[in-house]
Amino acid sequence: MIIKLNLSSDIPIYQQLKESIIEGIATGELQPNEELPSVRRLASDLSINLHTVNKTYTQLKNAGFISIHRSRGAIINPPDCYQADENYKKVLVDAIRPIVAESMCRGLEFDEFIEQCNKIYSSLGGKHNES
Amino acid sequence: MIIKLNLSSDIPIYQQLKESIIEGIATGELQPNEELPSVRRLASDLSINLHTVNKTYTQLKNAGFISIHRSRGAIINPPDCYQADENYKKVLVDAIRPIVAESMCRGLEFDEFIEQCNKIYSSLGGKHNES
Amino acid sequence: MIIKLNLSSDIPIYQQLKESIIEGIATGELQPNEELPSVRRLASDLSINLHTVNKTYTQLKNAGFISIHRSRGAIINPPDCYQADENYKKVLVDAIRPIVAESMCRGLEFDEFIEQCNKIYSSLGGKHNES
Amino acid sequence: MIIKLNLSSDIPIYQQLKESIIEGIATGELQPNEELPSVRRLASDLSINLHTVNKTYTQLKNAGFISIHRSRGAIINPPDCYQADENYKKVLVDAIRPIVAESMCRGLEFDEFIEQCNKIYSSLGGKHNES
DNA sequence: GTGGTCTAGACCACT
DNA sequence: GTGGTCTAGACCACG
Repeated sequence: MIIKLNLSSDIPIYQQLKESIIEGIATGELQPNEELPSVRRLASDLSINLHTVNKTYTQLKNAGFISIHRSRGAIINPPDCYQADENYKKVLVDAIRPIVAESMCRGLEFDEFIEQCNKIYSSLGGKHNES
Repeated sequence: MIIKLNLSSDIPIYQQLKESIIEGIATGELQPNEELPSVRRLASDLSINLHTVNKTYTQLKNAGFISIHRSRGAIINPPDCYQADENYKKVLVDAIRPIVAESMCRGLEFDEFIEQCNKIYSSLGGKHNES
Repeated sequence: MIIKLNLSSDIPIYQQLKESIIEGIATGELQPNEELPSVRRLASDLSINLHTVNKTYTQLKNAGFISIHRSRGAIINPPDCYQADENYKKVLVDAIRPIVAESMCRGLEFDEFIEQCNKIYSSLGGKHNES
Repeated sequence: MIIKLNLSSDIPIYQQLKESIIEGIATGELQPNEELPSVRRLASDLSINLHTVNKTYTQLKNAGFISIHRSRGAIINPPDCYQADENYKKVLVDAIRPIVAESMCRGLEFDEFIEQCNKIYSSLGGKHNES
């Protein structure tokens, strides 16, 4: 799996990395039960510090996406470990709200907004409108 | 206009404030040509630091949402100053992408995702499905 | 508040510190809305590294015990932020179970076990049996 | 005897195993003079590393719970080898103290705490309230 | 001045 | 070899 980081972005590296891995799970590129590279290995591959990778893995663990086994490294959890619940929906809405607000403000039609979401969804391999 | 800030949130105050004002423009609560409170006034009302409000106003100015006049203070710009352009769409997609990815990961149906967006859109007063 | 750390214990420093602070909340020595020392200050006072304190604070934040305000530092949350719920009870039982098992194994009477708990409870200022 | 290990738990495997065996002694499922499986056998049955089982057995031996004979393997000791003494009580209190503190903090009534302990005690087969 | 992030290097526990 | 912990020092964002 190819991971691209923007070291000069204002988004922290550990978060970019977290998003990359979540995206990998979403696309199916990372399958449940699959092993992630060790923190040292990934850090070395990405030319970043091992602690930064460690922070990413710890947060993914806390969010339920992966398990960390001692001396086996990190493993993708099965989907039922991180199924959307009511709490997640709240978090989701809080995250989307300001984005929707700004797009309204800027005169973007709602249909166009949805269209953009749809493109992202498809590009991630969603089966939604392939029928 | 009522502005709610969460001082213990991870989201910087200046950004929460920015989002509140953008939301105000989206809902029409803040109209073009309307004056915003002075930096000092708003800072005082919200019990936050003056620099924080200043930062918000500066960013809103840079984004085209407001103009800052020496005498009249901050004024909401007319909508054509901040119409969505191609560049904004890219920014938008970058912002939504990780959110969509996570919701897919968590097994949220795309229709449900759209439904959530729709609710937000409506709650902000969007005319989309009032027909 | 006096905090004692055992640097040669096998219990990590950040956890000892976490337990000390929780104990402080339990005894009432740390009151809701009270400020904790800054990470740098506390680290310096305890002669430990600032990142170690930081880890403690972050975990206390995630557990709901404190809020971290930017540039105000850490503040004890009101009790309703960390009231025992069903999930906590499960964690609690998992934590106590092996301890109870060992004490049974060693022939400690259950009444004596309770007596020990009671002493701890009282020493922490519990109002349970002061009537 | 059925032993369940959680390989993705934060608790080291050797400790989970140790707790399982102690629990077995507590419930009477493992009787004094009974033989434990050989290190290799148990490691194989549980699909874990041989060194891990070895560490468990060594610690159990040091705690007085078992004896390790060259020929017969590991044997459960008679109860008088590991009767609670004053030193154990100190260890016990140190272990329970932070747990009690957190439960107080979270507003759990002491009676409820005892209730939980009681349930555990009963589930392990304690004779305490069977009269 | 506050916490957040990143880097770097060391030692240890676990398997 | 793996992750976990601790130390150290640096820079930045926030208010």
